[in-house]
Amino acid sequence: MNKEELIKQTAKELFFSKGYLHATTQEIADAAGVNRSLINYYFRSRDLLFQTVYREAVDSLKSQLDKVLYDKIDFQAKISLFIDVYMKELLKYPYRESFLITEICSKNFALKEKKKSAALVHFLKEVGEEMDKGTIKKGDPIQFMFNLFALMSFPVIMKPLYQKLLDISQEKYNTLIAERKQIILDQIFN
Amino acid sequence: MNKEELIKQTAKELFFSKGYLHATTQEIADAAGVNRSLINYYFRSRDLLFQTVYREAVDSLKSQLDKVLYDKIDFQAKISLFIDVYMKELLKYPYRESFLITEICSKNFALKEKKKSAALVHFLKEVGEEMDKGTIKKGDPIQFMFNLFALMSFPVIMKPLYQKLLDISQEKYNTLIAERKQIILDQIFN
DNA sequence: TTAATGTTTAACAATTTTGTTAAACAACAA
DNA sequence: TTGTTGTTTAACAAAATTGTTAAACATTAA
Repeated sequence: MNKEELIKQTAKELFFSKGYLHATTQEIADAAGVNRSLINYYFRSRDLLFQTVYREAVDSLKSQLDKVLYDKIDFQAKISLFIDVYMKELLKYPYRESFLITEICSKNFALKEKKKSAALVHFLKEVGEEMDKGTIKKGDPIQFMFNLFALMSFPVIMKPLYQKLLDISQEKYNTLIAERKQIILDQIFN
Repeated sequence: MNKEELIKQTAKELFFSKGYLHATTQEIADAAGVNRSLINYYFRSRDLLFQTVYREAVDSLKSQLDKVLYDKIDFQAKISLFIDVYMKELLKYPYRESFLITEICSKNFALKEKKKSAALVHFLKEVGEEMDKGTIKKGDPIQFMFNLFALMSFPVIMKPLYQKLLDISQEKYNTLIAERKQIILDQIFN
């Protein structure tokens, strides 16, 4: 892998996987095994590296949604597939969304462009139709989407805290996460 | 309010309410309207201020749980009350848990002591009993707890991102959040 | 009043983090 | 070969952030 890509991937590793949102350029360089100046050579500044990582995170998030949510398959199968795809990514990058939130909340971050996800809008429409059909309980499709994402993401994101609060081992927690898919499906389609 | 308390409250405001996890001591001092040296006077170092805020966040989280989860009231009423209490706090401090996670993930943070929550353990036992009674669907009480916290917290935490992805206004989003309680109760007790 | 104690501030010092530069190095074409 | 281009590094410079100090200030007790 070329160094530019290596730096980006390492930054994502630190931010999204390790949840180390305070990483300095030196720490990123060390983790990547490259000279810190290379970060400035390829990205000009720390801030531009962050912006690049941010943009790619949003893009990859959206392209993931695209990949599944446009599929013309049975709704129940689509949800099942979606949970598979999304939770696989969650386990790899549990803190990606947390990074995005932190950056959005950060002062110097002014992203003017619209980042609306067409795939999500399309999915919400489909959810509405399934509610009419009676496949799932009626309600606001957005709330259905909230429920779905919440049930997948939150236990993964909160792992370090819940492990402390409940004194649960790594293995036990991983087992609990692995069981989530079926639990979510039960919740949705009871 | 005395300055020491003011500094702590302001730090919590920045971290927990605004989600501004990168705040410097100068920014905290400015937001509090005090001289930055006061932070060193009262807390010795930036790190100790962070540790203090962290500890108080964990303690207040646990004491909140205590306040509700030990109540000897009907289970359904207890859940209803718990959602009220917890979501009220969530709206005030949406990023408190995110701050905790970020600090736990941060390298220099080695919290050795057990922070296990007796109230949660007690609650899990009660959930198990209610499952036996048939009030709620059978399963692992921890998973029930995961569902409950996820459904409350996640849509609140992800507000900035979901507003972008779905192009939703402040008012609309707030309305959606306000509707959450009933939706969660429906999910749980269908 | 003075003395003692705690609080607050500005100025300074130290440290950490980031950014720049020039030179070394590598690959490759002319 | 030489020259050109892009890559990598160390050394340096600049900026940002944190920590320390001494003096000013306030409050209260003796």
